[in-house]
Parts: sequence; structure tokens; C-alpha cells
Amino acid sequence: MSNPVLPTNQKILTEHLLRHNVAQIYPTTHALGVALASGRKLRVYAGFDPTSPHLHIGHALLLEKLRQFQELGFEVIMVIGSFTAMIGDPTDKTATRSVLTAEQVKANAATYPAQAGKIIAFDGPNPARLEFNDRWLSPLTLAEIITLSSNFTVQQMLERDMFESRIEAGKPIGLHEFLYPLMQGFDSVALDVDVEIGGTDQTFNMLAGRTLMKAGVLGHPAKEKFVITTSLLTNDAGKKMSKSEGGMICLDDSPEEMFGKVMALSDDLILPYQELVLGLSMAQLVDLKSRLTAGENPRQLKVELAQGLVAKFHSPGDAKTAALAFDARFRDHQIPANVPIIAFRPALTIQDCLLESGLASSKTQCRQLVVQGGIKLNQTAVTDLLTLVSPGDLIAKGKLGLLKIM
RNA sequence: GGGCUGAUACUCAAGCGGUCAACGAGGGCAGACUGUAAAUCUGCUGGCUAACGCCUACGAAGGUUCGAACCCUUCUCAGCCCA
Repeated sequence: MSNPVLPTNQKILTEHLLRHNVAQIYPTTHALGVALASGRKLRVYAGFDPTSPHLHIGHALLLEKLRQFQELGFEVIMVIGSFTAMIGDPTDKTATRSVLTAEQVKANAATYPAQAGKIIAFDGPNPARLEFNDRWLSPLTLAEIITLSSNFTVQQMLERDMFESRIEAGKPIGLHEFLYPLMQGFDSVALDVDVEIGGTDQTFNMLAGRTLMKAGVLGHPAKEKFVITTSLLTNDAGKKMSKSEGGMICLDDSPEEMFGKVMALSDDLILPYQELVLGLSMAQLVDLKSRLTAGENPRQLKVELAQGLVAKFHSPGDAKTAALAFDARFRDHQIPANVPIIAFRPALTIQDCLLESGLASSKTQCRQLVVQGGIKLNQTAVTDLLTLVSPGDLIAKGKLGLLKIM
């Protein structure tokens, strides 16, 4: 980072910044390119909703973009939507949406810097800044909020297809939900940013911010704001990867978990993940494709992807270890090292162990699992839940649930 | 404020007096097949019981009935329309 970047490199990096994983740039890619080359230290940010303590690889794509700006010497800000999380992004279609309390928001956000720090740098010569948007949203007065809202029409709000579809479905739309884009938009104004980055699903909210900035509200000078939308990472079902979906890969997953989750992805996702998450070049992607058409087992390519991901978010050493552990456990069917332990006591049954460990939530569920052959004691299927266990026994539920008696 | 319609399990969504712990889809779990793949197929998916069965549930509270998710009343919440 301390080495001065050569102009040619700068050019390549800038080109990468403008193209890789970018869905669209507002107003135009060209205009942003000009601003980037102007020598001005642009201020760039992306917002994150603290609705869960985990950041996932969808977030990583945004952070990655921020890092590219950071490497080029621009000012980078990570904004935590501490205030907006309490309103609730109306992207969700259900009317009754649980609104987070200040405490929950705080607890969730506490883990973010450490996770984001794997990608962007919060120290060093050009450190990223962390901001919580309640700092400027909480003090807004009603008069100011009214002024902000006068920049939009109800028709403009209704243009959002998510609102349209809700009207069609006869679902309620809360008045406060119209305020959400306003609040998020005011983030841009308060921070006086030049560029905002977000997924394509955030286009409306981000453009609301652009409108406010161009209008020059509440004493802030009018100025242009660029908006970069990034492609969304999809899961197997082709749905956007988000906190509400299962199977998402979190930045704070252990190397083993992360490796396993990647291996469970459909083969179709290998190339998209390689491109979006690991940033492979076109040439490299073509190479991967030719290996597949040559008949190479996709499993190998997926192993490489999994190792790449673990190496990126943990370390190359962890990637190697995770790959070995994965093979040992699932290919060679060995027992892993870190199995949860249940303390032995007299008259301890298999059912007790399942319930106490949380592998099953009720006795009824235990019975069903046994009927289906899902419970194994020392590799053999269990038929009686009340079988007593002894120290050293190994209980398995399905493929992943393991318990050791000590 | 008035009229009409609706509220069903994790989500969506049937059911409209007994055969309803509640069709179906998604999700989840388990099994088969495999590359721990994915896709596909099968089973399960309120609790208690070895089981017969029992209990708790269909927005809330009452009521009618031998019997109610289904009928009636009130309430709460939402949608549409009128003001």
C-alpha cells in the first residue's frame, strides 16, 4: 500500500473498479470515470443494515468495491444503519415486521468492524471510517423531515415496484415506509459523499439520496452524487442471498463451515462465485470453463473455489486445513476432532443426549428421526431411543450432527 | 364516520358444522442416489405416549350446537370503496 501506484496500474485498477461486478452507474460510467481521474479525493460509502450479527458474502462484494476505492486512495466510509434498522427496510413484503430495538442494533453492529476488517482496512495510511447513521438522523426535527419529504412525490414513491406489487396484492404499506428512502438518502447528504455503492435492490434508496443532494437540502450545497449498483449474488434457487435465507456464507463462519457451505453449492454457481467473490479475470474464467468441458470432475473446481474463499476470509493455511478436514470427514468418513461433548452420567439415554444438545427439540421429533434411520450410535442405526449410552460412545444425527459421550 | 371483504401452522395458501393437527406449494429435517454435491425420488414437519389415544391450536373474548377453523355477537388489526 505504501508503494506509489504507477499510472498504468492506476488505469487498470480504475477500469476494474468501473467494470467488475458493476450492474449500473448513475448518471453514467463515463461521468464517474472523469471524476475519478480528476485528482479529487472522492468520498465513497456503502450502508449496511445491522439486522443480524453476521455479514455475509453478499456484503463482501460491496466491501470489495469499497476496498478498490480505498486502494486508489479515495476516502471510504462504512455506514451502519443503526437508525434506519429501527424503521425497517420495506423490502420485506410482510406488513408486521419486527422492528429492532436500539440494543439489538448495537449488539449486531458490534461485530461488523471485525468482519469488514477482513476486506477493508480501518487503519494504515488511508483508513476507512465507520459511521452510525443515528448520529445525524436522530437529531432531525419534524420541520426538517418535512422539508426532506417535500423533495419527493407520493407518485415517485409508489413507482417502486415493491410498493406496486403490494398494492396489487392488497398488502398494507406503512406511511413510515415512505420515510425509509428519505432517511437513507439523507445519509449521503449528512456525510457529503461523492459516491454511494449498493446492490441493485438498493437502487431506489440510493437514487433518493442523489435527488436530495442535487437539491441541496437543509443548507447543504447542491452537488452530484454517483451511484454504483453491484450485481447481487444468488443462491441455488436463484434468489438474492440475504440474511433471511438459509445456507448463506457468513464472513465470521469458521473455515470448516465456510468450506462445507461452498461445497454444498450447486455446480452452476462455481463460475459466478469465482468471478464475483474471488474476482477472477475473463481469461481465468475461460480456463475454468475449458477444464469443465474437458470432462474434469466439477468437484475439483468447487474444492478450489472453497479453498479460495477460505483463504480470502481466513488464511491460506486455514484453507488447506479445512480442505483436509472436509475430505477426512466426508470423503473418508472419519470422525472429526471437534465433536460437541455430553458429560456422561448413569442412566443417560440417547434421547437425553439429543434433547440436551439441541439436535432434536422434542421427544416426538426424536421418535421420527429414529423411525427414519436418522440416528446412529457408533455408526449403526438406532432403533430404541432409551438405549443407555456409555463413555466414548458417538451419536450421529443425519450427516452433520455429532455428539460424543465423555 | 359509513359500507363491503379478510385475519389459518416458519412463509404463502386451501378449508366454510362432524371423515381437521387441518389440502397444496415453498422452506426445514431425515432417508435413497451421489461428488457431504446440485437435480430427482421417498418419508416426516404442534406436544405427550411403546401404542389405542389424549391435550393444545385456525386474530381475541363470549355464545349457539351432541359437536365449530367453519354459524352468531362484541372487540382488535388489515384491505377496498364512500365521506
